[in-house]
Amino acid sequence: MGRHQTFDTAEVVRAARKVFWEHGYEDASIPDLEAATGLKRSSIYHAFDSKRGLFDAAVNSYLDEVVRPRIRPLITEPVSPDAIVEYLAGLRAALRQAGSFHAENGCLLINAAGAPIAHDAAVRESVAAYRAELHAAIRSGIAARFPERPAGEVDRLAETCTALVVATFALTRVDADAAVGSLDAAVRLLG
Amino acid sequence: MGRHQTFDTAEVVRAARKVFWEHGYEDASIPDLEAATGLKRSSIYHAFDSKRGLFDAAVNSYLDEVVRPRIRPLITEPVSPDAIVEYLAGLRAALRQAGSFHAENGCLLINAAGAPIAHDAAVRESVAAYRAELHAAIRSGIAARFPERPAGEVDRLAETCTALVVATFALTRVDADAAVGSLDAAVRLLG
DNA sequence: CTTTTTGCGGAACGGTCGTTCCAGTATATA
DNA sequence: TATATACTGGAACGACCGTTCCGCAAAAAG
Repeated sequence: MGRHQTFDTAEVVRAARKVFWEHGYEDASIPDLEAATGLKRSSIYHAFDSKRGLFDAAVNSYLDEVVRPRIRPLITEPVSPDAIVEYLAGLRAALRQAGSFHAENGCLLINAAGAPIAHDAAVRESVAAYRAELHAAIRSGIAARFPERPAGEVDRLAETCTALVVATFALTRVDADAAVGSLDAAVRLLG
Repeated sequence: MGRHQTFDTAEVVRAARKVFWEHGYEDASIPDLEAATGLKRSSIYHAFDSKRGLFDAAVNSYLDEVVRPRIRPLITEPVSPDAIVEYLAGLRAALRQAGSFHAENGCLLINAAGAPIAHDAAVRESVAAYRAELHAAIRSGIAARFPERPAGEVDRLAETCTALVVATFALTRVDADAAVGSLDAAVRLLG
């Protein structure tokens, strides 16, 4: 009974994600999203209820396809002692090539933290949860690198390292050199 | 010849600054700015040309009246060895009281870094210049605290500390505890 | 092949945005 | 006091926003 959806949801969300990532929630217009997804307004609203619904889907897609694959080596046992520095090196490489998408747009969620959409409590919680997930992964990676150090010191190192990564993302758009500098500071910390 | 301005420019900019700080550039509407400043649209446009002109004035006001007074003890000779930790403690106190303006809204310029307005090159440069000014002040404060350490080490410490402060600002809105955590990491670094 | 269900396309909606324009008015100068 | 100046108030502008609605088309089920 009835026809089936002709588009691939994951792919559409991926396209929308790119728009939100590049322009932020508020500057990503429906026409922009139509053009990127190849869908018409009515199809978007039918599938996602609202612009906000599509954004939420994009955030989940971002976590699943961008964030978690990157931090997976930090939390899946056995964690290599080099996993944390490799993670940072990977991030650095992505940011270093000027003009690349990552270098131009930083992190979807950290960008959202300072944007108007952050006045929405649910979005604030998403960003906080993202930071917590990142923090846990970094702590895991640091614990694997320094197995002999006491938990308290690992905690403090992880707190600092996470903050440095956050600063990196916060600065990518406005000052690429400073952003990489923060990342290098993190690498130095764990060298 | 001709009447004079009946309002105090600095005071109007201060009121507008608060609106931009709280809502960000794009969510600060002209009606909002009218209500906050007590001016009508025509007066605003006459005095500042555009919403963007008022924003630029607000940014300068923010630098002159908020940022620079805070970092002044870090750069005016003789710099106390405690100046840097006092700076961080002052920041911490401002962020710690929940509900306060600083705690709710973080930093005007770091917020702008992730917002749509950051696609404007001039704004990006403003934020980068702000970070550079902050960085120079922090380095000066660290140099005063550790006069015996080599310049290279002071540089690295300053880079890390600045990034931690940036992370603090980036997180204030979404995760107050994590923001304070970043600040504490900085204090620990210089303890 | 008919029926039923559902996705799709396109036009239209009300609302808000930043900006402009035009009188009217207050005041410093002559 | 007369005149010139420029600030102020209020209405109006076109553009764009996110959202809704409705008729059509497509395809699975009977």
